[in-house]
Amino acid sequence: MADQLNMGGLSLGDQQQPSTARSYIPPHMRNKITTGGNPPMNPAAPPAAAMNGLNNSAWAGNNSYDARPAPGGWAATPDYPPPQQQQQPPQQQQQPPLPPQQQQQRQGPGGWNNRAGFDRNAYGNPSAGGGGGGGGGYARGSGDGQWRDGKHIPGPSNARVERELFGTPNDPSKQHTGINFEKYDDIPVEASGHDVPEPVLTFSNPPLDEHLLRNIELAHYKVPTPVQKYSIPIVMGGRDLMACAQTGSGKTGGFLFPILSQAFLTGPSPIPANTGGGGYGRQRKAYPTSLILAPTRELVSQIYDESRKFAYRSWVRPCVVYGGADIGSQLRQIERGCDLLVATPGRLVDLIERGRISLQNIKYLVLDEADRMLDMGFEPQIRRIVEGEDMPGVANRQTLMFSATFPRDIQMLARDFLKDYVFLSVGRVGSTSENITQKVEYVEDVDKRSVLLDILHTHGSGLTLIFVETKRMADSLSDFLINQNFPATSIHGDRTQRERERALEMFRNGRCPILVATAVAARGLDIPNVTHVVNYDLPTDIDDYVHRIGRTGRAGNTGHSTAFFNRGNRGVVRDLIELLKEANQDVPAFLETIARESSFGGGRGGRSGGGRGRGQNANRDFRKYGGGGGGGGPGFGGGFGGPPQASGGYGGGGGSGYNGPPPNSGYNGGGYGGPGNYGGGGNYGNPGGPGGQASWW
DNA sequence: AAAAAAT
Repeated sequence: MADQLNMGGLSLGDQQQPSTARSYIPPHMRNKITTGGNPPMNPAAPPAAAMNGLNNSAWAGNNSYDARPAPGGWAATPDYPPPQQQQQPPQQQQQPPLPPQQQQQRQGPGGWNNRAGFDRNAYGNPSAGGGGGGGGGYARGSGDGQWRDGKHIPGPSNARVERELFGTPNDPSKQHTGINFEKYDDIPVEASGHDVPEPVLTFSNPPLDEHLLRNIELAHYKVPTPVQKYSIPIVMGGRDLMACAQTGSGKTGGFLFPILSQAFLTGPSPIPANTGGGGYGRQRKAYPTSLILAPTRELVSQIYDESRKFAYRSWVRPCVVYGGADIGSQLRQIERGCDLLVATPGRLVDLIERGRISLQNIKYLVLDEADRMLDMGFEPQIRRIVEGEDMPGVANRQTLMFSATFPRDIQMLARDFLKDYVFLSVGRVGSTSENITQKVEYVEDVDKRSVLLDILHTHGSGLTLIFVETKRMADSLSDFLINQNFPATSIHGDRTQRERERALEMFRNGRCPILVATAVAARGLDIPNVTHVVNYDLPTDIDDYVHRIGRTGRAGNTGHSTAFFNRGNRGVVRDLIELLKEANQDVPAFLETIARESSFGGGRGGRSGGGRGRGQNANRDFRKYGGGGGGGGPGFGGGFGGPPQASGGYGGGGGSGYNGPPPNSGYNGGGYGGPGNYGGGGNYGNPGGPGGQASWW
């Protein structure tokens, strides 16, 4: 194990001092651990571990997955209804707008092996055979290949679908991230766990399936990102994965590639025979084999878009479900075949309750942005989905968790949902790569509007994304901008799903190049050509800031960000300074001044002693560094008074192990040395004298 | 404090 970790200069953790326990690797350590530093591997000779995984995946012993589908399962059954009969009741009639891809999917009949037949013939007899049958030309986009006689038979190419999925050179809205990967090589990745497979360096066969490689090529992805380099062999090797990574690091591909590749290689699972529902020849339940959960509708929609690209022409049919959209059309979509399901938790629970989705066949479970899902209160739903329904247990599925941070509740989730996982820690993207020019201006609240107008007037082409803190502010600011004749729109949680999608689309395609957004758009959304991010209101959490500015400068392009800062934001001043320095940005003098004001006395001195003990800063493998951790020094905050304006609290106490597990969690046995999350005993300690509350606004 | 999410 240690050998694995230390190979190729990938020397990790053991040497790392507590003070470096942060989400990213400090510059001086980087060349030690960047993937770029690994010894080149022969692409034609993939690592043994990865290869091994092919024959040795979690289901290798499971005939139902590994071998041919049972007769009457997915094998060729030529007696599928002719296309005319498959046709759904005219689906085009007034449905709510969906992401464009789904609109495509609605395009009714069409010749090739239309899986619309599924809901007519009991699901267990999906009749993959046949094909042919003119009608032709209708785009379904992906999932129109077949699995027959134990072989994957990709569907025909379709130029129109290809344009829709993969874009054309002069349609920037489709040109996706991941084109230029030079930047990605700077992203440090740290892998730990036992028997971590060697990373792959290229997209190649083996280990990846040829058909997937074709789709990857169509999508213009050239080289795996650092996350992908690791996740591909890890997942294909049948291992569970806990990855601290953010969108933009290529994590979507990180799980889609290996999952789809395996699916293409091994074919569908037979529908469980014993499930009820059927019996009347009309099995309407879907049995997806992969489930991907993500926190927001936009995010699942985006993941679905990606999955359609890589499932193009394959037997795998991706589906997406989320709230706020017409459930009827989603049900119909599912009925037509659902192998890979991307969902928000609430809607999925709904569909399970309705008996329309069974999780019995799940082989791959992905939790994306897991920390965010917990923040949003999804834990009950997630636990219900994973533990309270018919999903196979931990041992009989493969589970991948992605999370920007690794606080204790996520660790608990990992403990419950994952088995013997590989832990992957991926550095920040936005801040460490210096392709975003970050500016911080001192702007009092009352001046924000006019300063914003100045910026918009002087800022040239490209899309501008403006973040505000409240939904009301999003509305009022976008109204204001529109009144000032700026083509603006807004997105926030109180707008209808329709409005949200429309706003996003208008922004994407440049008809509304100014988008005012709340936190709903802060993470994960991948919009090409955002040239400027304005933090009209700074977030209270520096990680949110990182995510926000990460909406620009993507895929190796350069971007700009401007933050409006005033004393109301002093809560993040230290983290902000730290971040700016880290990214080689100018640090305005007023920031230092305010930082000094706030640190004197109570302040957040605790941090300087204890280090950043919270949030993603703990994104290291706690199985290794686990318990206790034993105070990182006294920290000179806390306690004694301080000037009235100093925010108190965050008392000293320092240290405390990085969110070690609870005392009886069985990991390393160590207690967690104090309420880990907020650094040591201090724990928002006593208000520092008259300064009182540790207020952050 | 605010935001997100099933109806």
